[in-house]
Amino acid sequence: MPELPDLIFYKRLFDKTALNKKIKHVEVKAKGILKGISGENLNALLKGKAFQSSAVYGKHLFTELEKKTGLDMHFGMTGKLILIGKDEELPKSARVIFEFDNDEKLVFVDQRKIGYISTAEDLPALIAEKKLGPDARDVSKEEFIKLLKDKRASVKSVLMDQSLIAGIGNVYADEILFQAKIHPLKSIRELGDEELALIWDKMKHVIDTALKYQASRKKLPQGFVIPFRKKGATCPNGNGKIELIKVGGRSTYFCPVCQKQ
DNA sequence: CTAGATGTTAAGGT
DNA sequence: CACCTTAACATCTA
Repeated sequence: MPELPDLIFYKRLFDKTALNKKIKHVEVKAKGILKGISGENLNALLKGKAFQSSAVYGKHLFTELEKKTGLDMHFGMTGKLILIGKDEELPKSARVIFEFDNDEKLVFVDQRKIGYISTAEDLPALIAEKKLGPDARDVSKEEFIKLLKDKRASVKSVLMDQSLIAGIGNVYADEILFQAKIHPLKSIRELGDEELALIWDKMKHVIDTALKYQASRKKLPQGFVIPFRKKGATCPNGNGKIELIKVGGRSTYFCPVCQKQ
């Protein structure tokens, strides 16, 4: 479930498992996951070395091997990292396996194979290449308003546009708009600065809370709509029935009573 | 069996 | 020209 808050937890697992640990071997189960590098070359590049640092930017996890050399991991729709110990069975849909000298394995799992791993020089190069806007955790309220102000697409599409703000995906975009009580189809043109400021506030709150709750989408506190992501559920405020529509081609859950068109 | 699922991007349209 | 929308990608599950 990889949006920004989920990435933070992948980073924590990565740091605990991989940082400064000597790499024994890299096994690639699905070539399609690698972009711009072959399995042999990836293994040759990493073998005997250790990752020095890592960083989350939007939905990317950049892992630095040495100066000007690192990996860009993107988790697509179903990607995740899983740690397994020696002799433990590989999880289903294991695509790339990083094995360390201590026999622990960090596994890139991705059922749908939409995620990828490629090489990247450093974080600035990655941001430039992928044309990413500021990370949702760092963008100031003023910058946020300035970036979105003169768009005309629906608020939800704009929030999910990684070149404007990096890190917000389909699920958290719905949550932010639910908490801001704004209909997902509203055009940015219909929103004033105060409403954009409110969206920024809610964006911060949603990300902070998701992190506090370990990005678990089941155990979020009262008032969150994510656990009610199904048609016909009663909205957490008790106001209406959750509806399902398409916005920008993506499934969008919202409460027609709380979020008036 | 068919539809749909958390993301990105190329291609087509306004 | 800048912006917006849609379809396709690969695989599994409800």
